[in-house]
Amino acid sequence: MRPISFKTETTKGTARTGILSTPHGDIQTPAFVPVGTKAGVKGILPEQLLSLGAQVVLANTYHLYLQPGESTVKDGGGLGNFMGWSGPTMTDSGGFQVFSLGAAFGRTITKIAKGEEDTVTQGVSVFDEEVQSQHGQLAVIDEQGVTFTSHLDGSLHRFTPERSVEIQHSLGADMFFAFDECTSPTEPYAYQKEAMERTHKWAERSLKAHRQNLEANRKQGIFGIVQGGRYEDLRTESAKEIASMDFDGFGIGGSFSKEDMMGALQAAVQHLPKEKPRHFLGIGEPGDLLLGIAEGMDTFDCVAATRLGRHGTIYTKRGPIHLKTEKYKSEHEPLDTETIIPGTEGFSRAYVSHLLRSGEMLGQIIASLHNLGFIIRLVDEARAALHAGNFDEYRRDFVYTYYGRTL
RNA sequence: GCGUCGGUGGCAGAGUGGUCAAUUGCAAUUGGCUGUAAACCAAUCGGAUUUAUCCUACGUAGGUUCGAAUCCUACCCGGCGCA
Repeated sequence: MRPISFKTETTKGTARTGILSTPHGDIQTPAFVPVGTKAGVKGILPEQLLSLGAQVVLANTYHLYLQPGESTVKDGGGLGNFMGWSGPTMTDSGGFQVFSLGAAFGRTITKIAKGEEDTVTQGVSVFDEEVQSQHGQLAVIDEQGVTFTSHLDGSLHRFTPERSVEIQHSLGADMFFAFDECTSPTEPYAYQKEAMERTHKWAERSLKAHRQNLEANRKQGIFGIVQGGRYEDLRTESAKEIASMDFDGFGIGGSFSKEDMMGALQAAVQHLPKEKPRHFLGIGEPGDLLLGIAEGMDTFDCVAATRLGRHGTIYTKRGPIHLKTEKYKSEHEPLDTETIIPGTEGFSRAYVSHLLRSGEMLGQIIASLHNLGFIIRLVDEARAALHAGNFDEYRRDFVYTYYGRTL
């Protein structure tokens, strides 16, 4: 008996609802997963997560390995216990940091490409200070793994698939991801292919490392990650390859341009087994969440809600607004008239704008709370609409009101 | 009253004859943020503009100089000291 199981409830085309069962409880899917990178969702208490409707939280291997160290988390009773969250948990493998500390280091690129693109220096196999300064990166990739310079103190570290899995065993989340390489969307086809093949080898090694640990196998499920950048043929190939391995669930990771997201998603999802959960890594934006749900994804994690909130932008049914902007200094109306989030009742735009402008952390907390609540509710409503059989209308109406455009 | 130090763009505070419309920080204005090196980052920040330039500006008024925020004189204002 595996610790992770998934049962489909309703389907509508490729979209579906289901129940993802974990040792720490069931997750109604589709579900949004708040990100608590360092074992804490920035600005939000576990009890608040609960009141917002969060069902599961995701933390990060790279960060917790560096600080406080995985043994501290393990000694603290594992990720959930350590952070005071009794529900299900996930950890990311550190594969995203291969990108964010590698190709993206010191640049303005993100995992979602838009507009003009430049070609980025590829990873190199030898690591030393000279290489680092030459390439301006904190992470350098080779076939066996990734060598990192800690962003905290400059010390040198190395992740291999086996090491990532070992750390994730110590962290003890219910679900964790195989070590992968998240590529930059600006990489050309040849590099996307090369990285994808490397990710496949790492997936196999991650899976093997996990299955060898019988105790961890009883408690934790491992998800394999599909890569392939924006290219549909690579996405198809990657999905087939990863699906052929005995993972407990799947993640779709990596990069694409906004326009290619749907194609990449479709190319991958159709080759993933229906009876296993699918996680869309690092997504997302309201419209992208609804797209992912429509294409059959079950869970999503994204830092945008809390980061945008901290930086002063809040979601509203009629699109995002930046509260630090002059006009909101005097708007004495609710954050979003159409979406009142538990814990933020009674706070006006003008009030939160003032808190944000004056550097009061309460402003960031309220905005984060609102955004997280907004996104969780969005996914919850989408789930309800799937159950009710009117998801297409729900999506269409939301997109029309939020973006002012049709699908 | 005498002496002394000082008055610079919204604020703080550099500059002490040309490379100064004036370093820097804060504030302000506007962008950005999708598996969090992110309570962060970027641009703008005297006026006009054909963005080359032109005008107005470093307490006020004069002066020296080819050229002054920078030197000189007077005045106004402020800190400190002595009366």
